[in-house]
Amino acid sequence: MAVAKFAEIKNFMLTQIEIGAWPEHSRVPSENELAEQFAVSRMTARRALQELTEQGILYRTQGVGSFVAALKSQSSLLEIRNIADEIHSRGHSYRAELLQLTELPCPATVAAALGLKHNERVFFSLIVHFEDRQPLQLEARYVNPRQIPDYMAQDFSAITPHLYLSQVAPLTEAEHTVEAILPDSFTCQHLQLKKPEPCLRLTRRTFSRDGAVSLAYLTSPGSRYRLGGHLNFAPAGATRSS
Amino acid sequence: MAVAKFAEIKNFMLTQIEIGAWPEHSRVPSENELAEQFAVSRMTARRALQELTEQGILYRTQGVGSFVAALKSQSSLLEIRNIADEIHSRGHSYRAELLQLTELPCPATVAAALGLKHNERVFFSLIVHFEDRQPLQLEARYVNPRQIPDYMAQDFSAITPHLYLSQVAPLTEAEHTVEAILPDSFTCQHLQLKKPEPCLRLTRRTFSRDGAVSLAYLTSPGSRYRLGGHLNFAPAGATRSS
DNA sequence: CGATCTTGGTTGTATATACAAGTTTTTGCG
DNA sequence: CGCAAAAACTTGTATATACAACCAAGATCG
Repeated sequence: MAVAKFAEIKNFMLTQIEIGAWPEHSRVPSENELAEQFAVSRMTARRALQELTEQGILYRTQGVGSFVAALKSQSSLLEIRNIADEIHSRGHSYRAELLQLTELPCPATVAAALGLKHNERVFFSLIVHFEDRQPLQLEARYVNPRQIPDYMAQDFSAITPHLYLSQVAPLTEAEHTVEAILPDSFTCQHLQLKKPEPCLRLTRRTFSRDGAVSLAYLTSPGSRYRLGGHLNFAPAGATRSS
Repeated sequence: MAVAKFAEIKNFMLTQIEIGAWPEHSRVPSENELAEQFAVSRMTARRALQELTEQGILYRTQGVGSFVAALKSQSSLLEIRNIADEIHSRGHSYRAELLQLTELPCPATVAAALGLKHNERVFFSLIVHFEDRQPLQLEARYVNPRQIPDYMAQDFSAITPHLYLSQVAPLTEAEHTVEAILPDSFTCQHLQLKKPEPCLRLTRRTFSRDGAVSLAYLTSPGSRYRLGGHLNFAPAGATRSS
């Protein structure tokens, strides 16, 4: 079997959701309906529904039906994740727009964070990450030129800074702060916000073996983005499907 | 059926793993063996193995068998921290104000998160945490009465709900989301915000061995609070004897 | 001896069936 | 009309069966 049948059903349903044919909280076909449409047994149709439910794409209620869950962008705080992967894994298209890539004299706060001298040259990139056609995150990043001398030569429409950096200088450590802020007009403009709305700002400082590599400010509208995390303290609890 | 059979098998296997009878990377019984031992069909035994695999507790290889996975390392980012300790560690004074402690009919979203029925009774507490004289966080918490029947009898000016819960029902798992929101007027009032300002809202769902224990919404003004975290990618094998 | 084939065990996919449990709609009776 | 009972439909659990894909080890043959 080239591709499993239940996977085909899943793909079909994901497509319907992505193109908006099945909006949030709308009902999706029942197990029996899917079984008939795809000429499979109910158990196979069920498996597709089941797995989509486990992935958080659907929710189901016994006796009522299956429905499209509200999906809001979500990333894990616990792993340093590439925003491009994150968007792709939701089945959406990713695009980056490079606004600036320059060398700057280092502001004092950045100098302290990266272990540079005040006004020493530092690399700076400014990028907007798009999910489909909507800007999801504004990334302002300072990079330590002592550690990453070739940073300016990269094509950041093809590779995200984070991915490039982690290839060149393997991460050993990272530090985060999460804040809720009201964005300035410059940020609003690039996130295409007509009015300032609360935004999450993730400040991330990454370290390689030889010290601080980069300092990034990642700003996302609160209405489009949230951070998620998961901690396991033990083999997870038993029955949580019931 | 009081408890589903596949769940019983899962519990049995979890216990074996927890007590160390089945060490990491050791082989666990095959589908057929489990089916025979528990006098169920192979499909039912399979489901137990399947779900444990999805939870990352087992890994399976076609043609070979099923094995106990290595327990995940956990990072300290977003560690579950007691806000009272956090404030004390900054050298400030902590105080809590209990606004509500009631029993409510369960809203749909809460029911889904805690595995309760819609409109079933659920415990609810509403607390403001103060740092010195300034309100730092509004905590709205729903608690599963099936697991924590004595929740209503506690004195939450003396002990935080989180601390009490972790004593009564040891955490096995936690789930977080962080959002930037604009608080409603009710929240503004209790946080003593004259104008709405961006707030961080941490939604935290905690699990014990028997399922979801509580769902908490922790709202803090962006100007007064931020979340910090630290990740280490250093060579493993260090101290992880927790 | 060594390479190949066979065989038995294991997981993966799929089907048809049955009944339980929950919800909504329809029916029918007082 | 109002209300209760019944029917219809949904998801949830469980079984028995079949075959495919894969792997390891033993058997066979050159």
